[in-house]
Amino acid sequence: MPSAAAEPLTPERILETTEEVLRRFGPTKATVVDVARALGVSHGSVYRHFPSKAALREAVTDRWLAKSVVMLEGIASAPGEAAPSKLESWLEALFEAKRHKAGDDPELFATYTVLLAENSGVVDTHLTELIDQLTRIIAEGVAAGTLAAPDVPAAARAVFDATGRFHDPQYVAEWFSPTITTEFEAVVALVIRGLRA
Amino acid sequence: MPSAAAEPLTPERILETTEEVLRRFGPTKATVVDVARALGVSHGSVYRHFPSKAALREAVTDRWLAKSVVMLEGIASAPGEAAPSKLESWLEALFEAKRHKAGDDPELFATYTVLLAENSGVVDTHLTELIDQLTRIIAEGVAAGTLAAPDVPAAARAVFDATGRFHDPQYVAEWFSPTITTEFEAVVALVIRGLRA
DNA sequence: CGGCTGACAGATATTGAAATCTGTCAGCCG
DNA sequence: CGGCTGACAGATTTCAATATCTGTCAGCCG
Repeated sequence: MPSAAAEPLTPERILETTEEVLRRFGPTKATVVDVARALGVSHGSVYRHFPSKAALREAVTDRWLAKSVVMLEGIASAPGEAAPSKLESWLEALFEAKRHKAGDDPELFATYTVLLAENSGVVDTHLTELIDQLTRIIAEGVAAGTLAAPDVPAAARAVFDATGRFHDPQYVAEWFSPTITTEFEAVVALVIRGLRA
Repeated sequence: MPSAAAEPLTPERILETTEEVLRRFGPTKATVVDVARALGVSHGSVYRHFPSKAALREAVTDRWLAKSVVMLEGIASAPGEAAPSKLESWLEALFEAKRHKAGDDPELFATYTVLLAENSGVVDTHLTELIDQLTRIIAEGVAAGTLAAPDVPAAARAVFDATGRFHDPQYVAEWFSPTITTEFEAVVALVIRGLRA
């Protein structure tokens, strides 16, 4: 057994190491035993902090998704930008973030795509958070008289659904087509026009 | 060998039998040998009409997709319906057709979903045909002054992309959620509002 | 005492040998 | 003669034996 590190074994440290192991071995080969080995502990110790491999992977997934939510929250709650323009910025930031992640490290992105498919509950929560941000932006626009929507949450959901091709990881392959930007802009323009007062 | 049928071996007959074999065995188990056996010929004879298994499966896929195109063409080219309403009818028919196919025989639908993933070229052609129909509907509306779009083909493409969740087979699982109809209507309303003159 | 270990049972994944399939073609049969 | 057959080589799939992994827990060690 490798010389024990003095650091205590915390959920946080396990999560970091799990990310690292997933990055190195991919979603199918990464095992709890690998994580334990990388931490220099027995795999039984990992089970002291997470009840199952599934729970561990779920926690990693949640952590990863949380980063985008925070970034987008910055745009959603920034004062001073009018709602229509803010809506466009938000959608562009969402697409740009996804595309960047996928382009920078395709293998890691593929790994997380697998994790996402495994953890539909976590994904649902995440999507709800994003749609909440959209709801707030649209509500702002309705209050200011620049946007119109009979049912604001439904409109937010519709905007999210309509732009799915540009944020749903199932479409990664299309995000690097030469025409994708034009297509994205056309959908965003259509959607914003549909929402204008 | 089974008693030879008098009927000549035609590409058409091979295609029908291939569909039948795919229906019975599914996309992973169906083999060229199975098709030949069902036809009462040797598998070498099948290769006389189709150069490869891939070409055979591609032809079956093409045939299947062609059916929807014909049905939707009926709506697209029907006279007497104003463009905004026709656009809505067309999108509803597309969604309804897909949902029906998927609900009636989920296994067969899953089989064709695999075939679709294998034959992206055929799918691309099919999508182009559908977007052409949309282009014609929108052009009609622009000519009549009921719709507005600076670039009609781009708008057609945007409408198709925006409604992807309701026709892309990757989303089958969601087509039977209790809220899907509401969500579909919200997206269609948003899109049509975005196109109105 | 309390966190950690490591052996264990059952579940899952890997491996390599055997079976089947794809695609070709020389020759048969009507 | 011309469409069809069936044997064949190489590629792919299947299957069962083997190895590894997951999750538990009695007991060790600091």
